[in-house]
Amino acid sequence: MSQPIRVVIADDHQLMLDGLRQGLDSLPDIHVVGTVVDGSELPAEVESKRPDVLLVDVEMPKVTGLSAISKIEPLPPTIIVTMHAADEYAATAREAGARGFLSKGLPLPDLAAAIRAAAAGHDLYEADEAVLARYATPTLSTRAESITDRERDVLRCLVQGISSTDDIADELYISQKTVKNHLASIYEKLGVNDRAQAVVEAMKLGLDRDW
Amino acid sequence: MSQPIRVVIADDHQLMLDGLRQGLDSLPDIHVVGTVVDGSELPAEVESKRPDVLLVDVEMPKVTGLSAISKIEPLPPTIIVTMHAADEYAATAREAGARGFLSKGLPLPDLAAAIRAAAAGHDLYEADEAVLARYATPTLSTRAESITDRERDVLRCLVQGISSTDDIADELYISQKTVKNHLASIYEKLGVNDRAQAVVEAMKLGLDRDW
DNA sequence: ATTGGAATGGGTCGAAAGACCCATTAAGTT
DNA sequence: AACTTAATGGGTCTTTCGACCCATTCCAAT
Repeated sequence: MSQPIRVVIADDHQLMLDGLRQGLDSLPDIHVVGTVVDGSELPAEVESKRPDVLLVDVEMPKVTGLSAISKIEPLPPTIIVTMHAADEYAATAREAGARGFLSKGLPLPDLAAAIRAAAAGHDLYEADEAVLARYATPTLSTRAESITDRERDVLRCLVQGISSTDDIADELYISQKTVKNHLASIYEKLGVNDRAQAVVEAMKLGLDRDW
Repeated sequence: MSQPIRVVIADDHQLMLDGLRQGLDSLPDIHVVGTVVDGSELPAEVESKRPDVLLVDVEMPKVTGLSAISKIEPLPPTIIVTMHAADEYAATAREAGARGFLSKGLPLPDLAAAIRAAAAGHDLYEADEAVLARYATPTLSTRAESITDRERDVLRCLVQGISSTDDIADELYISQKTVKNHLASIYEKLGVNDRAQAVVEAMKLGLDRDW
């Protein structure tokens, strides 16, 4: 993965929009580039923001989700979300060009997995559990993946405000020298050159959320 | 403000729950301590988590929001949210003990303001625009409030990965000396002693979200 | 068995950071 | 007119950091 997945969301409830934006933006590999509260604004938003994936609520006043996406050409990979568990629109949505049809009863990580799968070209109507499971974890940058356990310990100290070599050494029961060695490896893997930047990168990549 | 406002949310849609949690938790003065997808679990959750404010969706299968809160004693300040703009349950909700009745069409900052007002003891049924406006901005810690504009510029550089004195000086068109002076003030105000800790504090206090 | 990586540790050295003192200017406030 | 504060800048000094070289031990995979 190199660039985050660009997502546009359409939902008539601003609260849902704001919440989803926060939730998805907090993931390192997904970026919400635009939101609309009205289906009629969707085509223009897609035109200007050029998202990789579209997230659309079926239940919208005036212009429904389905009629909104039918007006978009070309249609990016699109996931329809609904409040009702089993919805009669599932088949219709597929005909309208949707790649997936999900309930709002799902937890956020599942939605994120669906977005990743859709961005990768999958049709969620055909995808099974195993396929989705492959997209369950955020695709971190390759460099960040290679951070070792001990390096992660050092990084965690930094994020918790334990920033001096001395304090980290005390915290982890190792010598100051070892701390510096780990830090040097971390800098190289994250592409930074000091502690302050390492903290920023760690938070951006979400390395602190697993602790 | 000292302690963040503790909030418990009840909504039958997991996606809404996860989204709201992310959105509200990202504010420095609000902390979501628990969520339930089923109204029947709400009394137990309130009992164990002891929230300052309760956020409840009216539309919930089986146990509705209103019947759920009627079973809670003592009832914390409670805000009812609904999907329908003008809802017939508004009056009933008030009788059930709710302090406010809001539409999901509202943006997240408005909800946050309502939560702060409710936590402060206000009855949102009686509160007018002016009252809510007072609660619009997150209540930051006193130390962080005294951060000046220019110090904030320096802090922003740090959070954006511009961490060396040289680079910050170039970015802000000031001398390295001035950068060091600003940093020293920042350290004192945030109670830290280096750049890495300053980044952590800035993000914790949400100072980066306004940029 | 040997290779490779992770984790631990050492040493050196120059550059950077942070702590302390200070002054000047401009813009508000009282 | 006197005062405060923000923003700019200077100087000095000690500590720390980061870059570069290295070795040892252990474990797991080949």
